[in-house]
Amino acid sequence: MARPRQRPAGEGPAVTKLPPRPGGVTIAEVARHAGVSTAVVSRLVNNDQALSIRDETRSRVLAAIEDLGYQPNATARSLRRSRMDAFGLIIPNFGNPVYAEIIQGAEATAVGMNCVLLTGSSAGSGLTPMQYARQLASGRVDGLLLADTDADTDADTEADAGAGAVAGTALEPLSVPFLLVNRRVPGVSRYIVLDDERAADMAVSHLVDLGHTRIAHIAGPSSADTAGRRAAGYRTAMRTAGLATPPGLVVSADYTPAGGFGAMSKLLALRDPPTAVFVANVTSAAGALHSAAARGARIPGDISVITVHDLSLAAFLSPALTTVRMPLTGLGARALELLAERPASDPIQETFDGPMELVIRDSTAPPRAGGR
Amino acid sequence: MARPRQRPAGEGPAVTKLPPRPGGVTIAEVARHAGVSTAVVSRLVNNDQALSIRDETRSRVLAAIEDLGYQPNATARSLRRSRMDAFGLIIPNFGNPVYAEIIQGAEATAVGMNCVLLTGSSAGSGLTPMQYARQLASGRVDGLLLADTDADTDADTEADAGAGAVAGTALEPLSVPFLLVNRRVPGVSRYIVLDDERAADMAVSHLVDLGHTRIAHIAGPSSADTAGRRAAGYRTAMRTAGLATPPGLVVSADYTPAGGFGAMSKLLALRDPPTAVFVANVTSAAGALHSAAARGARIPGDISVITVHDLSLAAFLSPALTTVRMPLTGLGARALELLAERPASDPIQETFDGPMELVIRDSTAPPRAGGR
DNA sequence: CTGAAAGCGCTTACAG
DNA sequence: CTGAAAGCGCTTACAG
Repeated sequence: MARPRQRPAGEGPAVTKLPPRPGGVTIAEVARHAGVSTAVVSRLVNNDQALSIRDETRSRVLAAIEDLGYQPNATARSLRRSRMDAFGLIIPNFGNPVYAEIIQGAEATAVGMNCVLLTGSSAGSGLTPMQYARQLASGRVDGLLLADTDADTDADTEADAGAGAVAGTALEPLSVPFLLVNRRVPGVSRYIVLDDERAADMAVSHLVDLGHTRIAHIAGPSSADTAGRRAAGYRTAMRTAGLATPPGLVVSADYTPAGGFGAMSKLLALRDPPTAVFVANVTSAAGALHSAAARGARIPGDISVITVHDLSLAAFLSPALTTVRMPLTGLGARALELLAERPASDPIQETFDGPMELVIRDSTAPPRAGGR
Repeated sequence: MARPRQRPAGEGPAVTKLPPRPGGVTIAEVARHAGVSTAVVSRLVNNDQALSIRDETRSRVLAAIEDLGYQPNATARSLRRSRMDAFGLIIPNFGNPVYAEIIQGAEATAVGMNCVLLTGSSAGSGLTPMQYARQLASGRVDGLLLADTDADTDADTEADAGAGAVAGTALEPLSVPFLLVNRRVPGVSRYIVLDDERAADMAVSHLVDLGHTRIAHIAGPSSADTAGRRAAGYRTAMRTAGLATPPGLVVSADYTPAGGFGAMSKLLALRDPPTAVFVANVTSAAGALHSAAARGARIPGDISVITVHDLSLAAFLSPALTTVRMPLTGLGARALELLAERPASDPIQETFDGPMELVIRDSTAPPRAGGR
């Protein structure tokens, strides 16, 4: 399969060989059929309130539309109105179910506005997020949701991997309005994120309510914005409960199974290991589970595990994971709404306030009486 | 969030309130800047071989493009050429990782052709697959990949759920070329599928090679095209190995965890249970694992399990599942290629011949010596 | 070798 | 109440 690479600025593909579409019924044909002008047909199709039309004429036009199977040509309409009725969404990778929920929320909202959503992945396309963004921005969409940026790290692994390490990073200018989704980039004032601190607080509070006092945290990578907020939420919840957080109880991982495995191994090797652990991310948690199994630690008998994002994976693991469900679909929906409604010049700095839910499964229980 | 429903034929949304895009630099501005006609700019941008241009002029134009940051307007180009350089892909649902791989394959191929891929999900949009297809077909794309149709059943659960039960089902006519992906619909002669029989054969042969003789099959729903082919592959492989397949050893499920759970329970309750089982689908297999655990049957000690589709889920389960990896990315890529290159009038009935691989993990082993 | 001009299919002031 | 016409930004025969 031939795969021409990114072209130099100002040059296009040598020749494209796609045959032109046959092209369907045009508004002119409908107008002729109904014996009216194209203006009337257009106004009728677009529900123009200013159009007053005799019932008889209206039904003649409607009949012509029906007979010919007329579908307005979206391209022509777009060109005339300078509006695409389409939005773009750039994600790292379609394999991550976290993005699946975000996509669905954005898609439903777009369809509800009679628009269309164009989702592209950097992994799939071989383009950088910004290259992809630029390609879409050149007249294909009215706005761009960025759930991946060139500043992202480890983006393939988790929707939460964000920028932050790269000081002063800014986005190259884009010719359409954009909005960062579930991540922030220094110097960029248009983003929407989830309340990760609250999610962390819910998770830790659940462990506290069960009676745990030695509660560890397997954190995400320091480069990820969400990881920082979840860690902060963990500390706050611990402090509120009057519990200590000795340094050894917080271990950094990288939102991967291998990272979770390593971090859990460290925790279990401590002289006085924790009885519960809040893992920043479900993928890491899967690794943590395997580490526990490998060392013969039973979950939740020896150690309880809780994490963030209630993906179906969580229910499939053994034991099935207790999680905090985040409103990812709502996030996607709200993001598209903001993108469509707010002027491009407005700063948008929103923490999405959707419902979060503690989903209790089999990985959390009270600590064993008497401890170990 | 307002969500106007599907509009009656011939009527559009009452009023749309999106402001028009400001609109970027046009080809006319570039031409003026460089002191040439728009024709020259266009030909240069499109690498027209027929254009002979003095080097001096060329660099003047290139400089103007650079200075002004000119990006050709994709809409205008599309209208003029009656070609969108875009393809659509309809799937049931973004949550299913089987589709994630198909999408990535199609996306990479589209980007390689300087095209764009527009993926829509029925679940996310609230539209039926054909409603969505029709929306995209009206001038937004040059062709449509259908990995979901109105004839699909249980489509949310698995990419393989296909039509077949609904006799005589045909697709409503679409105004652009289309191709069914990983499914067939009676009466429709444009599809691409995987070699499910071969996958089944590989799975069963692995069990035979390990020394199993009582090998069961947890089949998919009879409505799914792929389920039928996998079951056929199972029977063929058994026959080839000279093994019997008493009726009780084949149990139908429905590509869901619950279905897999029930089917496995039936098999384990047999007077003479199998020592190995080929499960038609990874989601069912997850349920089958849970059933075994619930009944105290050890895997692979008491019974080996193998399935199709090497999704990351398979590695996360306990025990990690042995699978047959299917070339889903290749399927998506090939599908887009066929759609783009073949005339709309050609029948396409292809069994994609990509590499399949046996991925051995922890759920298969030789039968215990002496049986049970 | 380069340019003037038509036209893709719509929408929308503007005129009648 | 309805229509004629301009124009969105491109591409491409055609002419010079």
